[in-house]
Formats: sequence, C-alpha cells, structure tokens
Amino acid sequence: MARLQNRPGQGRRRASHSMESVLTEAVALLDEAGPPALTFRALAERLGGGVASIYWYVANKDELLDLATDHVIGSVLADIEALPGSADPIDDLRAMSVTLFDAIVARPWLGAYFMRNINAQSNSIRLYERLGEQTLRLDLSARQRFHAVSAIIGVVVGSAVDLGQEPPQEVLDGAVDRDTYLGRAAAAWRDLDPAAYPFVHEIVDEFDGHDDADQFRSALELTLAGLRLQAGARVG
Amino acid sequence: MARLQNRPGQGRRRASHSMESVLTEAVALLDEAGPPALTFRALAERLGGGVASIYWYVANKDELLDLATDHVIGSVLADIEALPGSADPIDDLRAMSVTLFDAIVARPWLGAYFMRNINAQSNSIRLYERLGEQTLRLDLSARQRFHAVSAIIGVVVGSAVDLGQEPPQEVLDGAVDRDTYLGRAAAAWRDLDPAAYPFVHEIVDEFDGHDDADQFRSALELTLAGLRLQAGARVG
DNA sequence: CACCAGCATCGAACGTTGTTCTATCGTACG
DNA sequence: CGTACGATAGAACAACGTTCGATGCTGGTG
Repeated sequence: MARLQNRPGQGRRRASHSMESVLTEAVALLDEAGPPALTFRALAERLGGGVASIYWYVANKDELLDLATDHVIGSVLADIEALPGSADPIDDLRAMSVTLFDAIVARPWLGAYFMRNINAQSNSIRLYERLGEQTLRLDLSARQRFHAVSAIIGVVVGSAVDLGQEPPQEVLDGAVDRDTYLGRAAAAWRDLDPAAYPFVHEIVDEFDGHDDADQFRSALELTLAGLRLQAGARVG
Repeated sequence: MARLQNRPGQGRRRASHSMESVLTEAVALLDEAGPPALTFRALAERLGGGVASIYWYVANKDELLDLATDHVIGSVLADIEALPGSADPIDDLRAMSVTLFDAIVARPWLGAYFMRNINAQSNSIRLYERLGEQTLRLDLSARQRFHAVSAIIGVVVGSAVDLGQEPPQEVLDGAVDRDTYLGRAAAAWRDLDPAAYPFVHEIVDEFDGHDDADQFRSALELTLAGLRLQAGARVG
C-alpha cells in the first residue's frame, strides 16, 4: 500500500500543537456542546492533527479534563484576585463565592469537575487558599476555618451541580428552552395530590420560572449567616 | 449454521427477568465496583440473559441509572419516614439530612446521580416533600421555604460529591487506602511555601486524617443556624 | 555538508461500550 | 390446535479511549 502524502511541497502539513492550544480547544469543545463533545477525535480534528498526538501532552482523558478544568479555574482565580476587597471578611467571602458561581453558570460542565481538582491542581489550590485567607480574619479555630471553607465550596458546587445537570439533552439541543422545560416539570408537580404533597404545592409557583442565581444566593446567605454567628459567638 | 441450543430438556434455559431483579442487580454492580462496573453486558451476565433483553425494561442507560438511583432512594425514604420526629422542625431537618448523607456515604455513586432525579422520579420527589414539610412548621415565606430545602440538599450533595469523587482509582483498587491517600495530599500541601499559602498551612493538620462526616455536619450546622435565624427574625 | 538522536506527530488497529435489528421462544387465549 | 403478543436473545454497528509502530522534523556534532 503506497503512501500518498509526504510529497515535499504539496503534502498535508503536519500539525504543531502546544499544551496551551490543546487545553484551549478542549475548553472550547466543552463550552460549545458539553462533556460528550470532548472526544479525542473531535479535539484532534480541531487541532488539525492526529488523534494519538494528544497523548504526548496528556496521559489520558482524566488528565485532560483535570488540566482543562484547572485552565479555566486560572481565569476565575484572576477574577477573584482582582476583587476590591472590603473591611468585612464575610462580604469578601460572598463576593468570591458569587464570582466562582457565575463562572460555573457560564460553564455548566465546570461544576462536575471542579471539586476533584482542589487537592491536586495548582490554580484550584490557590483559589482554595484565597477563600481560606478570609477566614483567617475571623475569630475561629483552625478546624472551624477548614470546615467553613469546605461548607462554602459545598454550597457553590451543590448549587452548581443542581443547575448543571438539569438539561436532559433536549435543552442543549435547543429543541426546548430552559423555561418551558422547568414549566413542564412544574406542571407535573401540580398534578400531584395536594393532600399528599402539601409542600410541593406550596412552592411550585416559586419553582416555576425560578432564578438559579437567587437560589444560590439564598443558600449562600444561610451559610454565611451561620458563619457570622459562629465567629461572633467566639468573641462574646 | 445450525442452532445448538433449543433442545427440549437439555438446552440452555431462557432467562426470565423482572424490573425488580434488573434494578437490584444494577445496584449490586454499582455497589461492588462503582459506575464503571455497570455495563449492559455485565448486567446481562449477572441476570443470566442476553444484553438486548435489558432494553425491554429500560429505554437506555440514563433511564437505568435514574431508576436504579430512585430504587435505593426508596429505602432511604423509608428510613427517613421511620424517624421519630421531634418538637423542633430544624432538629428533624438535621436528622433527615444526616440519614440521607449516611446513605450516600454507604453508596458513593449515589451522590452523583441523586440530584437529577429530584424533579422526575417518584421516591425522590417524596423525599423532597418530606424535607419541605418540616419547613412548613417554620415561619417562612414560600420562597424562603423553597430556598431552604434547596440549600439543605445542596449542602448534602455538595459534601457527598466531595467525598464521592475522591478515590482516584488506586483507592478503589485497594492498592492505597484512603488515609494514606489523604496523607499524601497533605504532604504535598505542607511542601507549599508557607508565606504564599498561610491558610493551607493553618488547616493542613485538620485536613490530614479528617472525618468526612464531621465536615458535613459542620456545613449542615452553618446552614441550619442561618435558617433558624431567618425563621426567628420573622416572628420578632 | 552529512548524519544522527530524540522530540513530536500520525494512521491504523484493538478492545469495550451503548444501542439497534431481526429472529425466535413460550404461554395464554380463541 | 393455532395465533397473537409479551419477552428473550445473538449478532452487528458506530463511537469511544487507548496503544503500537512507523515516520517526519530539527538542532547540534563530526
């Protein structure tokens, strides 16, 4: 079987990548169509190269996801470090959390992969550090500080996972938009027996057309209120 | 090509399943070796039947996961409904949350699939209802109740996702146990520059050998404290 | 200038997965 | 006895992650 390419001036160019370009295109694929769209073949085509070449930069798909996640966490970290800062550490914690949450809203796939990076990848650790430094300004024990940061990240990720897993494929395809999808679920809830499901009927109007950001902010405020109480209780 | 089976008294028996057995075996596979172990072929072999037969019971793998999740949520729901109940709705919320968390600790795969079922599957909706009914005993607006339940579930799932995603394969293989894995991460943290990472150094001893249950309980207490404050503030 | 080492790239192949197609079995009912 | 239908199953397909072996390119050395 004769090789057809490899003619000097005419043949197909070899692609030349870089770690940067690999991660950038990987993120682009994730942004455009979610995790299922990130395949080695799709990524290779986007880079104009072969499938196996990607393995020179990453050991496997898990590492690719880890690095891609940390790549965008880097820009989130830059946003967080650019925040003005205030006299109240809890206000700063809120601002940082909202920044992180907004980033996950913009990139729903981020929520699922963010947490497993915190212990390992550099930008994620720095983000963890920045959150934690605010707790150093509060009168807490080391254990309380550790738990406080875990709680805040838990709230962010918990809310993010909630909204990140919602689209059941038809929303992503654009066939059904998010509001009508939520409305459909709300309609099913309204069909439930009001006697057996008093709470669901109580809040179905709130659920219908609710804003995820409001939901997150409320959860965050509960945790921050508890934290402020905990810090205050220690002083007096 | 002659068919070899189908001899009357001797041939290989046809398998006869049921929705129950399919879900039970699917859960068993998930319990034994996690999500990667749940394949249609492995499930079919366990059921003693063919691969395609499973598709008579479920439309696709997503539905299989949804139903398997709701299947075990059913037993969690039974545990929750068997709880004694108290005069304080927040105490009841805590007891329910801990029950749910314990179930996810016992089945780490549950955390990843639990949330996307809440809007659709029957047992998950009932669980949502039971949590929500406790908020009906608090002096809150409908919106506050909706957000409170979302916040609590967010805390549970956020903590659960944290501990559910930790094992990076070597822990599951049994090659490395969880404590030495955490210790390894802690050692890496200790190598960081103390001047650049003051918070990480402050809490690394807490992180090393920490108990996930403590971490969850602390996060839950913060949210419940905030909730109690919110309910109390409305009365006076 | 020729040559070589090693970095970087690539096509092709392998094994496994979810899913579908089509054929078949077995039983309850007329 | 036969027929319709609930239920089962083997084989095949496309897509995926991953590996293998071979090849191109480039900078330094003789």
